[in-house]
Amino acid sequence: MSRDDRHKGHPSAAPSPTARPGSGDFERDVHAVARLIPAGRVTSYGAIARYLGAARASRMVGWAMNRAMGPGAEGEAVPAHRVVNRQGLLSGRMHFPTPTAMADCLRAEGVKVEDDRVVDFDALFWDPTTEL
DNA sequence: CATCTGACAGACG
DNA sequence: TCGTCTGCCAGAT
Repeated sequence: MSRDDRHKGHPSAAPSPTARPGSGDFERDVHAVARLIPAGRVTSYGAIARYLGAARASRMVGWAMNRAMGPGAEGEAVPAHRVVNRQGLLSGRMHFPTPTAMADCLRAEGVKVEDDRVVDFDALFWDPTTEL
C-alpha cells in the first residue's frame, strides 16, 4: 500500500476519549460471527463487516482475526481459516503459524483449495446477512 | 501527538 | 475488463 500519498485521514481528535478507547465491540462481534460460520463453509471479510453495519470496515475484520488467533485469543478459538477475501483467496494464510495451515484446515473440513484459492467459493460462500 | 500501515471492498477512469 | 484510488477503524512506530 503505497499509492503515493493517502495520508490525509486526520479528522479532529475523538470528541469523547473516555467513550470507549479499545472499543472491542466491533472486534467482539466479528469473532462472534466468525464462530457462527459452519464448518466446510467460507465467508468474506466484507460480508461480515456488512452484517455488522460497517461494510466499509472490512479491513478491521481481518485485523480482528489477527488478534483473535494471537496469544490473547479469547476463550473460544475463531475459525479465521473460514474467512477469505471476496475472490475466495486465502489472503490471510501468511498470518497463520504456517503458510499452509489455513489451506490445510479448510481441506480438513472438505473445502477444496487450489493455488491458495477456495474452489467453488461461490457455492461454499456463507453470507451472514442471508443465512443468519 | 502525528503518521503510516493493514488478512478488504467498492467506485472510478 | 483491468488498473488505480479512496474509505473505513484500529493498532504500531
